[in-house]
Amino acid sequence: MAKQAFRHTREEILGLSVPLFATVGFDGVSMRDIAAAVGVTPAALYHHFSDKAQLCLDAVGYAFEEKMGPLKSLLDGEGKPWDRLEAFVVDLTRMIAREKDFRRLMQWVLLDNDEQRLQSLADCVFRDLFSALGNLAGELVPDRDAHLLVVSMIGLVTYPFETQSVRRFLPGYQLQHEDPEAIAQHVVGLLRNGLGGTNEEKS
Amino acid sequence: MAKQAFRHTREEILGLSVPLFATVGFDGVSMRDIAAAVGVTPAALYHHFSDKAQLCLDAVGYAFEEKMGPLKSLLDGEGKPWDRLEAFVVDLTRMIAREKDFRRLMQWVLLDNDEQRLQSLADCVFRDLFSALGNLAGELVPDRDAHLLVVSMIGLVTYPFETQSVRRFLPGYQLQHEDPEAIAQHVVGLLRNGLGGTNEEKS
DNA sequence: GTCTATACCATGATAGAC
DNA sequence: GTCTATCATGGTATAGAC
Repeated sequence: MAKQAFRHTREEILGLSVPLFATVGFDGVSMRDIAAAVGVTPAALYHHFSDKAQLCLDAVGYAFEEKMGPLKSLLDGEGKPWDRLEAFVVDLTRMIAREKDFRRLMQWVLLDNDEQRLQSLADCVFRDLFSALGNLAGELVPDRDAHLLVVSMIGLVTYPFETQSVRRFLPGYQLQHEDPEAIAQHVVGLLRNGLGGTNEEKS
Repeated sequence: MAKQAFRHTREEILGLSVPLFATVGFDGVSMRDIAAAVGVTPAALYHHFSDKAQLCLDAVGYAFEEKMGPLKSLLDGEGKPWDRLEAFVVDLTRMIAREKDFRRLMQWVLLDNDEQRLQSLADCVFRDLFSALGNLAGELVPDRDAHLLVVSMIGLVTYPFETQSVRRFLPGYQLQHEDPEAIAQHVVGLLRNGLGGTNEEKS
């Protein structure tokens, strides 16, 4: 079956491209690099993708679909708002810690300058999760800005990992600062009570 | 005076390189681009810098020195810990909002893979500010992890700007979400009381 | 301190055989 | 669907005159 073989090779290319784009970025990867990783010649890549930009875009979409999908369901579920928030924070933290390539890919995306690409990524990839988290924030604290709250939540989880490469050399760094469980607990504590309180149960 | 002319041209090159590296990154900028921006030929650049990597490194250091310097003094000053924290958050937010090139340069740096460069940046650039902020966090809440607290503070301020390019297309976005004063106030509120409280004075 | 000129190499992409 | 062969372009960097 020609179609099967096509799909197989195409997805194989995407899967092998993701770590390359994640580590050195779009300009850091050459079509030759990708071809070598897949085990074909550069010319073969152009049978599956019109050009390098399209290949990269598809690779980003592929990675997002794969990693972000499972997280959506957590937010719409049953249970008390605080419990759902905590469960989400824990799961997001674990995912970000596990999928290092995915996280770096997100960092590269945020540095992109192309308006159209950013718009389509916002629509196709981020919108659903962002909305769901915004609704949860609205339930928890109706009197505050849901948009800013969502940014703060995701930032609190993501930023420790984004800055890990430099923080390793900064004072007070310990191994537990890479531990997703410790980070999630820290974030939940901060969201519950700010700097003042401890991490006790609350309503 | 030859030395004067030298210093002038060298710093002129650095100052003009910063926005280029900030917008398209190391691999996105060519020596031809930089030369064109400065108004010289590529060959002239090699009189001031040994190679492209060194030019970029010096440009990053130049930008950091220029923007981060003024912030350090805020933290060691007099006054109640909470007041100093609030003043720092407000000033950091304003600076990040103002110096877009600097912020993007920081994002590129975090994606670097070179251990040595990261180490030297940590030592020469981030260490002082990070330590001072850690001390302040230790004063405020002695029973919690100062390192993680510092990361959370800087992340809460920085992340809204890092994600702005995509957030523009996400639900609930308003113009005030780019306003440094609004962001600073939001961050301070979150640090004081978490999600639950309002932004009232506290000790 | 900057220029002209150039060496040398890596890149993205294509044509056409198989 | 993949290969070989190839092209045009643009990249870093250097040599040597001024």
